[in-house]
Amino acid sequence: MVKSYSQIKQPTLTMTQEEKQTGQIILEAARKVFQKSGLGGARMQQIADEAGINKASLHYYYRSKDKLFQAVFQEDFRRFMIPLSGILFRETELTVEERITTFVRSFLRTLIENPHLPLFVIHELTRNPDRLLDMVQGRSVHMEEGDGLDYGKREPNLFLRQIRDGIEKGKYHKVIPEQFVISIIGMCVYPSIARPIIRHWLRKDDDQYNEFLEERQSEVIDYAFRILIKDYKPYEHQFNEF
Amino acid sequence: MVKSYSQIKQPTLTMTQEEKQTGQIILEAARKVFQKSGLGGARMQQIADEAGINKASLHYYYRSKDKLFQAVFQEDFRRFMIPLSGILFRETELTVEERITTFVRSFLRTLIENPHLPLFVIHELTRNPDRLLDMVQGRSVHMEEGDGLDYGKREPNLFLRQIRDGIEKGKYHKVIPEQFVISIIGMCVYPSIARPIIRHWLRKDDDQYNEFLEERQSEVIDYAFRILIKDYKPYEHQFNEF
DNA sequence: AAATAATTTAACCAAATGGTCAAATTTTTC
DNA sequence: GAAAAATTTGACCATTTGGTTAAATTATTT
Repeated sequence: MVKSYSQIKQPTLTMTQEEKQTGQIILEAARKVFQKSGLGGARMQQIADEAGINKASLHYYYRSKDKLFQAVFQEDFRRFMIPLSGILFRETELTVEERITTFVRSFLRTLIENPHLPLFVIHELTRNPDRLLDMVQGRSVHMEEGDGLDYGKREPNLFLRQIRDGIEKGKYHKVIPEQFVISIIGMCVYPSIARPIIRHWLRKDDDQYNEFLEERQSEVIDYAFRILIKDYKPYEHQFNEF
Repeated sequence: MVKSYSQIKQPTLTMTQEEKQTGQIILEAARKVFQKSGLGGARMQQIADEAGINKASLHYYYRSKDKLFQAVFQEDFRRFMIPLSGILFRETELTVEERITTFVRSFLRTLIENPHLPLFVIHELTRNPDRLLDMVQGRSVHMEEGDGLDYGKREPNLFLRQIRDGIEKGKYHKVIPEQFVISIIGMCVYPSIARPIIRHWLRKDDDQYNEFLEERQSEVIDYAFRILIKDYKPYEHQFNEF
């Protein structure tokens, strides 16, 4: 017996092992195509081919192109934001220096391992800023318990407050904390986003460019400390854990 | 008498005053739509509506969507690159400090005045990196004499060499010049590219965000100097010209 | 002002796209 | 192992898309 389309038990809600696999294959294929071509440029047929299945099966697992996109985007958005919310702004006992060191390392690692991530996330977020609200508050069927995004408490944000404290105590230079934070993130993200331009300028191939990004870790940490810390002596962050 | 399509004298090659105007109107409409939706997402009908003309006229002035896109992209690419090639890398008599100060100011100004510029350029360049070659060497019918792009001489690039000299003389900290340059650019570009995310984080409206970018000018210059210069005293760049 | 060239327009067109559906096939249940 | 449920598939559809064309309109030339 064949059920009409709308009566089909939703596979995303009742995945057995095999179903989960197929759903996962589709998701990865979709990620590849969406990251390369964006929501508008991606073709359902292309995703089906990439996944090695029939186009109709895409709609069986994910009702529409947009639903499929949402599933992909939500994961990528979280992956992009985890170092931010998890290290930079979470209310843990970390010092400013530890936050910066750990953040830069883990963020640049994420970017090396996911070269298309930031441009994809930022581009789609710019195209449709409403997604931000969906991401930050909303919890979709594809997210698990505790996956809610969280920049950390706002106002007063602990990290920003730590920086202000250090400035008041004369330990740090007089920076504008928000500008300083954006600068660190920008120093990390930009070379990933502008990869083709910079690669062209420096005449590097893909592997050489990844080395350039590896080398960048300690460089950016140095820069950040030099901007912030008054009596900074280079390389001391290399003796940290991690 | 009506000429067949291919026999029509190409308007882009023989623009009278009125033609130039119409062509310009189309170009501006196309820029708006392309910047908002990208090459794939933009619709010719949407551009025609925006320009207030018939869709067929678009093809009369620019043979195809891709030709129109190229005309738009070429201009935007150049606008994006001018501060880089014109200030940072041009072989003029500027000091490192002057280059940095002037570059950051003019670059951030460009970004404030053209909010969609960098994401548009970088996104389309990532989608189709071959355009880079077209841009750098090629000279299209839409570019005028002397418009050829030029990063400046490569290897040895004067700016990089100036930094290396300063390091050798003990005047500058021991940075990797390429990484340092990318960092300055990243500190400028990132807040423009990630506008929706940062706006959301800082809870700023459009005007407030532009103020944030204005305020950023001296902040980034401070950061750059603090990273580079050993005995840097803040605010001295404010006494420069410009 | 007639002839000619340039521009604008409405009506079309072929191809591509997201999506649907009923039938066929495979897997699970009893 | 038969019945039921879940999955996969090829064929199909309505809409949208970039692009074309011939006729109508406007500018220019002589």
